[in-house]
Amino acid sequence: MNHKATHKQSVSFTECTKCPIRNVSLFKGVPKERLEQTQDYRKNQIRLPARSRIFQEGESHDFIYTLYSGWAILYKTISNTGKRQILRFLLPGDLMGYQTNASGIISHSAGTVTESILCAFPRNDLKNMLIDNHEIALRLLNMESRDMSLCQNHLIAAGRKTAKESVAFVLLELFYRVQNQIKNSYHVSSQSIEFPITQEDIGDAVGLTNVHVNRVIKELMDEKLIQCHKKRLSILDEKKLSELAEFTPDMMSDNPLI
Amino acid sequence: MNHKATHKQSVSFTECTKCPIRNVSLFKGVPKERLEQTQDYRKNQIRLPARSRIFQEGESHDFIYTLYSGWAILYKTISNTGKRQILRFLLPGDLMGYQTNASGIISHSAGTVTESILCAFPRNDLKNMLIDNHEIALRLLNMESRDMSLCQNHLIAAGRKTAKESVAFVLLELFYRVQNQIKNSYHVSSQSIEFPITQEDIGDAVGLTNVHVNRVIKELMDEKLIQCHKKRLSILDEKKLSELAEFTPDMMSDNPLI
DNA sequence: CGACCTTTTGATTGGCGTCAAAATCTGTGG
DNA sequence: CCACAGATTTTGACGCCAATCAAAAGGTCG
Repeated sequence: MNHKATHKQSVSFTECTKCPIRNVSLFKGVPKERLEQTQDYRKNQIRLPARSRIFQEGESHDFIYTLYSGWAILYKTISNTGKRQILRFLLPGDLMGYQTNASGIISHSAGTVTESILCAFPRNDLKNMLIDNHEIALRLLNMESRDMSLCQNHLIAAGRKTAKESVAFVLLELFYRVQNQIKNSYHVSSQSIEFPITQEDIGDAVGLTNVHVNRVIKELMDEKLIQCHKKRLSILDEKKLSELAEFTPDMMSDNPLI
Repeated sequence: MNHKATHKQSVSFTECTKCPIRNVSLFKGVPKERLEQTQDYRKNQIRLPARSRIFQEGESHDFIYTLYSGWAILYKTISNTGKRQILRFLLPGDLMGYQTNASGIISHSAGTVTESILCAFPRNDLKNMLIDNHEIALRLLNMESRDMSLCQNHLIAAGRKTAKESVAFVLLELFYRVQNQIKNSYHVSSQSIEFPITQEDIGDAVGLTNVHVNRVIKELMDEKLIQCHKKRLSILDEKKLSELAEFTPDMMSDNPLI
């Protein structure tokens, strides 16, 4: 719970080879001509090792980031007790760092889970993009709406679900999101996925201790609902698990206002 | 916890006197000329008694609503157990119902707390407004960002705070939001506010039972941090209470991306 | 190989839930 | 304006889910 993971290094910029910007969700659906024009907005690519800090609550960053590869988390630390609450899991294509308070301060921290590649955009450039480029504002609205849905589901888990239901939900959420990405990229699907987050991460997402998460995962494995070992996760009985967790795939879909 | 409040009636439309649309947050900061043009978008005004249903999860509504007066809540029911999780408290100016999944289904319910007046907009008109009216898309982005912050703070409360800290947080959140509205409208402030939500509502927002919320509120009153009686709330020691809850006012501020 | 995570297991504790009933409040109809 | 029903608050007794504490076992990476 006391988040002891060493943040091995902070963000450092390296001028980069071209970031395949068209794969980033924010720009999905934007006509090619407009995209060429916005390519200029891309500035930096960053490669970070696993478990390193991206930004920290209280800072006022001039950049926002899209995760290009790897897993990352947004989280906040309760200063009284040192406990950590994970706000969101980030997978490739996800955006972070745009949410600030009135004075430009970011209220949460971000860190990598695995080795990751980020694309950094100057915050001001995003502002200009939003004004110049109508499609991007609408796209960002949809992304925020999807993220809101993720946050609400974690709130429901932490607030009104049992430990078992909550853990099952997080496993399904991440399994499904990863499967979606694999399907979109490689047009294949598999019953098992790379699963680099720790049991402590799972607990910090839904308000449980690593110890209790462990016991619950053991239960789920004993009941042959999942298989989870050595950073690899399989869902053995998707139907039963989904019922237990009250999970449906459409919770993870984009929620298009437009 | 089993939400027994009777939903006395569902939405019914009445053609209305002009809704003072310029006070609705979504349209704050939009130039007057553009506003005249968008006045046409307003279609219906609805008056609902206390504790009535606005819309229900699973429905696909053709309308979105802004709360013009009164208090309301967004919530979701866990079907296994009948438990309720409140996702957000709504005060005048707040928007609801725009968040759907890919097939247009709303994933949460909404209900009034007090007698309320809503303004209904056809969802399609909102879509057109967002395309025609750049300022509104940006404004909606900021509103979503504020709502995300509220949701994250409730997640932190439910996940990683004690009952006392969580209840203190909700009281401060609502006190501060109401105070802000009073200040903006009447340019006065008061140490006490109308507080129409029940202790069960508070519990359902941060994952506690009404019984335990009651005990915690008693504690907070015994310690002279708050006064809470007959639907009226005073904060007696804002400093101590804020420290306990780890609450800061900027959590409630708009989080402008632009 | 050695240091440090991470997972696993056991024993014990405690915060909050559950159950139940009384007291108080609120709105509604006679 | 009172009476009554239903909602909400309050209080007490008791139980349990998950936290805490502790330590061993297994993984991982330099």
